Amino acid sequence: MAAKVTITDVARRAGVSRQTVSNVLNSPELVREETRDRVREAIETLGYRASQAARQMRTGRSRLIATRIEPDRDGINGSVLDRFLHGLTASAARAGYRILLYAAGDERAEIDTFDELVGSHEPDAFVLTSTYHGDGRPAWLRERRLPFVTFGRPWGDAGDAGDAADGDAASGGTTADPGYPWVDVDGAAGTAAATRHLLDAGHRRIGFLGWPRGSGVGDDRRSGWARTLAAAGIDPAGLDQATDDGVADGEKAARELLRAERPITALVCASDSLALGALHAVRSLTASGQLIASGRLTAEGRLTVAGRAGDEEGLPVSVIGFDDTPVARAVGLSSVSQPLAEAAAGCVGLLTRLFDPPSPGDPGTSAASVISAASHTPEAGAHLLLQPSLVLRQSSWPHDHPAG
Amino acid sequence: MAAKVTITDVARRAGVSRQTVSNVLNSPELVREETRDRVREAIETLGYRASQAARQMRTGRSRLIATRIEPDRDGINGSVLDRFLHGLTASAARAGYRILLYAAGDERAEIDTFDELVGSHEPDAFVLTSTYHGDGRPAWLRERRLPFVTFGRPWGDAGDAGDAADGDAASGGTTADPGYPWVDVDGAAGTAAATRHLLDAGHRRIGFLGWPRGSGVGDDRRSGWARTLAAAGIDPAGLDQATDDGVADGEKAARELLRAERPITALVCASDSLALGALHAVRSLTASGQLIASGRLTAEGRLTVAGRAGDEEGLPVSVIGFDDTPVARAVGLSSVSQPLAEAAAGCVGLLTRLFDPPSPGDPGTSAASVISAASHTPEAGAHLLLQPSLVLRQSSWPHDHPAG
DNA sequence: CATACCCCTTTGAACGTTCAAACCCCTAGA
DNA sequence: TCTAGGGGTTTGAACGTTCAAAGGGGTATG
Repeated sequence: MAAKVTITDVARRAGVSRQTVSNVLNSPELVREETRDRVREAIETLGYRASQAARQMRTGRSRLIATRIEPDRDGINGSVLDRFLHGLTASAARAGYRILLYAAGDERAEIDTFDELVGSHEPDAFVLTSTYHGDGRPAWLRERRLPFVTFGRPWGDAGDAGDAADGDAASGGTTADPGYPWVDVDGAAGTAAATRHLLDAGHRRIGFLGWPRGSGVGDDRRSGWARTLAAAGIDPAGLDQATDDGVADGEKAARELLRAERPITALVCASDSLALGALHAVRSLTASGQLIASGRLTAEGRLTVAGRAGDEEGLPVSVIGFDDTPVARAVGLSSVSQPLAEAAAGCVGLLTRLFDPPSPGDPGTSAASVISAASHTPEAGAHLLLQPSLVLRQSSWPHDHPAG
Repeated sequence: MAAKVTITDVARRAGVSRQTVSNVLNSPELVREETRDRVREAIETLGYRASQAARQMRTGRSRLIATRIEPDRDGINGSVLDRFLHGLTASAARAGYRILLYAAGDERAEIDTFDELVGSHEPDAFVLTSTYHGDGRPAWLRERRLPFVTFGRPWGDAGDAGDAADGDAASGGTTADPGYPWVDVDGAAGTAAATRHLLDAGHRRIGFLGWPRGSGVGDDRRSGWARTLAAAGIDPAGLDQATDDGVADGEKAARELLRAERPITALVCASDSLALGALHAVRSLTASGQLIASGRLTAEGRLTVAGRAGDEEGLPVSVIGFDDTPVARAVGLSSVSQPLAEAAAGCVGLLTRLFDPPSPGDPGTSAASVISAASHTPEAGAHLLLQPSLVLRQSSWPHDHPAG
């Protein structure tokens, strides 16, 4: 077994001192070019790699970023965070960091884990996912001056300084500087785009299937729909339903909307789970004759159902989900897609910016260029709000296209 | 901020030397009880945690386990590894280890990453997922004496010693000791259970939808189906199809089987993606009148389609998938479920067994008890073959039950 | 000719832990 | 009384790196 190659081995081989080797690695500009090349060659031939442990002892930096892996709740939407995690791992590696995982059931357990990790593995930063209203994690970390970013806006967390007005549903979320960097996807913009698409297709009575008020993410998504309808001169009142996030819940709530006094002809949903339930509801009502089928169910499970019985418009009922999960792809459900890889790159970018002084003359890697678009609020609270995109599939096609 | 608490601080406070504190942590039996209590109290009040970096420097052990996070390929089956990863994180934490993530596109990139990690963060072990035929990773690691487990059997990898006979399809995989520990789920047992269930429901012409020969996992799953049919006196020839793993691929292949000369009435599939495609095929053929519908499509998307037109049996066409992914849950697809949390615990158990001598007098934690069931081949090649379970849903109900 | 300064390089110390060995005190046996 | 041994504790060194400071040689400056 080849014994570990140390910096001293490299130094001896290159005929220089330890420190010079160290400088070649960390501050190459201090070393004469000729020496540098000699050292580099020695590093190469010996296969030297700096020991993280030793480096960490001296510098106090571990090049580790800790984040939580979530259990896959209902399963359908869980894949969103998995994709984010993959992006995070890749982006971090590019910046010279590794991802350290932990699991925690609730906020208390997570904070206990913070405490333990900070003392033992000493990650350089944390990435918090799934921020929520009243989130106590940012405050805990900030009190201890531990660097972190959140993927998810500060929805007025426990340590929030500026208590943004709560009824501000149409604004797209809090804008007050929370004192820490965050990255998020503009959910309202996503539902707005979905709603606009349906309006363009001729729909007027466009419903919204979401979660109970109070969840930041859910309210944000609802607001995009409401604002877009209102802008088109349509009163959104009575066109939405709030329920828990599950396929069965979504189906039940969708039925309500489809059988309401003012029935809907299209539905924007806060998640793919809800949207899948909505598809089932549409299918079921069609089968039982309460909706008129304008065509058959195709191989792809495409919907070609046309409005409620007696409905004068005759448009197919369209459904649009959120998150563009594998399920959506599989069943042909249109959905709002989050740029998760970019979000992950943004998180890493904001973090490295905290570590290394943001020298303005830098060339800028791809991650850095994402970041350069970040809002330049006071450094601590730099943030990034990314735009989602609408992926159209059969569930929102305006006409009965033959299967490709 | 509170400066880091070191072992020396604790020692001073407890009135002992550094080494005694170290002993309390690592070899408490060496320390007199009274002293031990005093030290423990000091640790508690000061909130001391041993620095991993310093410890690693001295002992050479990082308490890190590295594993790869995979991109979510077609997306549907990706969630399996995510669930495994979650279990791994939890089990590792219980054993005092953390998971270090890396991403790698192909085998070459992964081995490069091994090389880099071994030099820098120095993980104590690797967990390899998705083993495949000709896998070069185990050999690389073994040559360097780096501890690892694979989740997935050795399907005759590049460094395999005993070249197990290849046509041994009914045996459930290679049994030769590859010289390293592994954990896997008995896929053949899963498809066998699925097939048996369908036989019990009265089906005779049970098809199999799988992947092209040569993939260890795929062949294993096919073998369970074939062996069970054969045992029931049914010749499996001509009842199976092989295709790539995708919803569209599955649909196409399922159509072939449903319209074959000897048509099938039930289908066991190697994945949920394929099964979903099969469901679409059944639905589509029904809609176009090529299969007789014995009822309507219910809200849950339940299949109540009854055999091919003119078929004398009249049983509903049943479909069973593999992996019990979120999609299966969502669309009511019966599926074979892998015990992923146990598999993860098994991996951690086998690894810690490599590190710490397997003293036979240990009480045994839950992970250890899983491990105690591991086959006691020569230590190096200990392994664990777990049994999956069959989750029944609407897609394989023998009769037309009313929706709950 | 002394001083200053710059560029490049080296030296000694320190990070916090555990290993290996020594030490101290006590009891038992010769 | 001396030696041996054992339980419990301490001491010095080492792991591999980087920081802080010093060193050495050259050229410019007074």
